[in-house]
Amino acid sequence: MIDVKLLRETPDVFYENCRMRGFGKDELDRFFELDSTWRENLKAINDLKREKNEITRSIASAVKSGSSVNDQKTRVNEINGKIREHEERQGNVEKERERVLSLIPNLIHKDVVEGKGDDQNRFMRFWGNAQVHREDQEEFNLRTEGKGKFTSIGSRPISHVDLEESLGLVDVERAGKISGARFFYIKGRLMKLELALINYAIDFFSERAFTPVEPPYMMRYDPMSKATDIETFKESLYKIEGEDLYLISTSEHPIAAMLSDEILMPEELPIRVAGFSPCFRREAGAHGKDTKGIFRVHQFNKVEQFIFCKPEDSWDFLEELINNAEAIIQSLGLSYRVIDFCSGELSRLNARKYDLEVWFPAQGKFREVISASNNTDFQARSLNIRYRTKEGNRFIATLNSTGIAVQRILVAIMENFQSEDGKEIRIPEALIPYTGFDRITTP
RNA sequence: GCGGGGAUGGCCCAGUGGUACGGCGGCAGCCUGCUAAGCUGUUUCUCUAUGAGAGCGAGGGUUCGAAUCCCUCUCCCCGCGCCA
Repeated sequence: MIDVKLLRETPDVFYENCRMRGFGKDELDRFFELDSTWRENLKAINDLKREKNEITRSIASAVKSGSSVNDQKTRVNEINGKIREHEERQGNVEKERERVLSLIPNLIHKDVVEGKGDDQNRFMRFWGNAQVHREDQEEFNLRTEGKGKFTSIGSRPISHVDLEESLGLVDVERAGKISGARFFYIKGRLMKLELALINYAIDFFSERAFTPVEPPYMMRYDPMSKATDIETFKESLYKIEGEDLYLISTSEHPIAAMLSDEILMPEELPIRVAGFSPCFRREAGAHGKDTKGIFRVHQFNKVEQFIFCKPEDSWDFLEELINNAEAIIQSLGLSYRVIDFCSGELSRLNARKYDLEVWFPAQGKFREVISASNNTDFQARSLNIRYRTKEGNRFIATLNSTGIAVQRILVAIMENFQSEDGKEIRIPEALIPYTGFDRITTP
């Protein structure tokens, strides 16, 4: 949620912000209209309540001295009727005002490039030495602005979809039989590799001052709606029938909501959390995309970085998050590029977002594996997470970033670490202490 | 699932129908020959702000008036049952 006082004081800033994001100005117009009605009504209600309180107090003393209070009681009943009328109207106005307010997006950082569509996301840097098939070189150079280092390969690696089947590592067919499309059984050494990856990531972030946390996998409507936005509700979330519970689509949400309605001491900040959980996503808007294999699925595991901090520190922590993300991907030996999202591609909550995209040589594409966002005080305001300052209580800032999106990294390893004959997959050096084996071979 | 007890400001705690007591902590100031002690004030949210309104787990109800009485819900504690 945005700051209403700031919105009233500097409406132009918010109109410009909406324009840059490609949002309409209807919500802003509507908000100002509703807000002035709301404030007028509030004044009327408060005036009536003041009168009521005065009379009520006079009744209290009259009762003590034994004098009659019938007239005052009648008057209060009249006032109560008026208050009820006003409050009924105010209730409707307030509900609509809150709804419209929740649609107004966060203010973006001044360095975010104006644009719409992912073509206008800004390329920042490349790391690694990618295996690039001859036919993909144009795509590779375009996506790295010619700054990407690569080794040309003559034949394209086997797609993870075929490889996981031929090596007997994933069974999507039987998963389809019992759960439907976009589910999977992960088997054998790939399953052990998955656990290794999770343990590795938890250790990696623990060493960087993150506290590992496993959150609840289900949340109620109220905290969920405060931790995320309406788009996530529509497109991502599974609801539990007959209960006020939703399966989480990322550990970001229960971790953010963990400190809701709390006031923190400044010395407690920053709080770094490494969340681990399965993530459940309906993928409602993704028909036809990545329909095979385990790249885009309804259920996957993820280690997440989350930081609660003072607002003035949040931009430094966004860099920390992307640095950590790069360090862990580098340690796995995967080539990637980092991009800075343009204004039109940011979610309502984001003030700025970086994505890390790994090169997938079989697909011949960079694909998103990590997304690091600064939500400034937007999410914390909805969740009511504050910290104490000399000037009073202020909202903190929240940031989140993928640590390891486990299934996607498994796909990246399968595409980047397979032998030429497609009969085995090497295990990245850093993971061998966790797997206890150095390759996955034909069954 | 059943029975009993509970939820009060950042924290602890009092309060059985008349508008929230006290302590701790934080902040500001005063005093003091100075890492201490003492004294005073302050401490949440909202509004068109020298003022007013709201706020005692959440939402309803009764009443001129509710932290207090009634109903529904959530969570915590104790006991019983069930259980990986």
